[in-house]
Amino acid sequence: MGDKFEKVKTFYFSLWPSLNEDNWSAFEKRLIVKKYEKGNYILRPGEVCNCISFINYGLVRSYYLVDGREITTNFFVEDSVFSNYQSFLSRTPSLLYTDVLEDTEVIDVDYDSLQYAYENIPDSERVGRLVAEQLYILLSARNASLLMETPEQRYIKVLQEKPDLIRRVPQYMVASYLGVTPEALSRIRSRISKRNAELLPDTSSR
Amino acid sequence: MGDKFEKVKTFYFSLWPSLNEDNWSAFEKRLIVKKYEKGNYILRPGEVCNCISFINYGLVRSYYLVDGREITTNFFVEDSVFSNYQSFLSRTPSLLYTDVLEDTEVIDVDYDSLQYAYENIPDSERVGRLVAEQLYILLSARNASLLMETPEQRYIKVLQEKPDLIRRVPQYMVASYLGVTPEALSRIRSRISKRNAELLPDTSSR
DNA sequence: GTTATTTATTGATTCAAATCAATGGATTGT
DNA sequence: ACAATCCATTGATTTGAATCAATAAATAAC
Repeated sequence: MGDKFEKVKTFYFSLWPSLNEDNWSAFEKRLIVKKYEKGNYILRPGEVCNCISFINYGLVRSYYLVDGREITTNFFVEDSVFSNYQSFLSRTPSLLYTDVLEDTEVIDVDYDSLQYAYENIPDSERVGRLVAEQLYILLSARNASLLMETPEQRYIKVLQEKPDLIRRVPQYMVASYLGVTPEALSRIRSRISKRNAELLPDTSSR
Repeated sequence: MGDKFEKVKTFYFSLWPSLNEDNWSAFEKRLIVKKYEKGNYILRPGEVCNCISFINYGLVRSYYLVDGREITTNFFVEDSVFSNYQSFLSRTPSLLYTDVLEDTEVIDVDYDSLQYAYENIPDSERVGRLVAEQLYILLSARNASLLMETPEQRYIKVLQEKPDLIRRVPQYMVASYLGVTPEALSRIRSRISKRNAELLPDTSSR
């Protein structure tokens, strides 16, 4: 049977290739495997996020709830890291929900374990910094996208960069990720396919 | 005359009180003092941001330019740190302008110096991590505000939390920071003062 | 396989904010 | 002090997206 820590180890080593094997072993001892079933919540507003999770398999989502309206901030799929990092770092209550869209297995490192690692395991400070930096870059790109691009541009980008996500996630959630209503996304889609139909030669009559 | 590194030293020590004096001295040697005059640009789109700057005094702003329209992402005042951190970290071209709103003096640490510090100065990894984490928390809060709050709510918050900023920055820049046109901010302001007038007892006739 | 429920599409209407336009105030430069 | 430029306010109009509403399609439950 497969080692559950294999993928998370690969992930951390990709961040810093010269990471020492012994230090990794010390760190790995503190990791926790968790499973979640579709439809459940990993985190709710008011709770303090207590871990950083690497996803072995599955799909989760983070969203705000404003006036009964969901605003999706992110989808997280297998082989990526997720957390309510803001809550985790600041030790303050989350504003986000995190819900489980597909049965999911994660490898968690909790806050105390991470602080322990920072104090006692050489290299861990660097990995911690690199993770923080990577998460910053991701958030920043998302932010730029929300400020500079139209919902339609964002949708096309998701189509190109994460085509699997479109298939795995209901459209109304994608809409809330793009910052529009489900109706608006439906109209964006029909606009795009109409445009594509006009550009293509007519295949039906010949 | 005052030590120009005094404030930046205080800042870093506030992040990590047990920072070692010798290590600080080693780090301080690589810092650079720079001055900018109002109206100039520190960074333009296409350039790679090469430093993290602590502001001794002054005021700068970062903004996107989309279809000839400015979208202000942040104002930075004295005693805070600024950078196009996304560009700095990823070594990719900036999408942002950074312009100088008041004569400004900064203490810069450039990219190579920082990498040198990470390799050679103990403690610096931790400070680097803490800076990354702080910047993440700030960006995350800004993000949440843009997604969850109305422009009016954001304006009231700026009024309360950074009243000096309102005085130092032209209103159309504040508008672009709130995500509305100058006309819309003007109307928000008149709406607020009208509400306040109704709540207050009539002071004119008695 | 049928029913029930959820999700997606399409159209009509409403609404909030952007745009356009004009004026008045404030700031800057000489 | 004056002109010139920039900035803020206010009103009228336009516009794009949200809302409301109804139907169709897809998915899940039995």
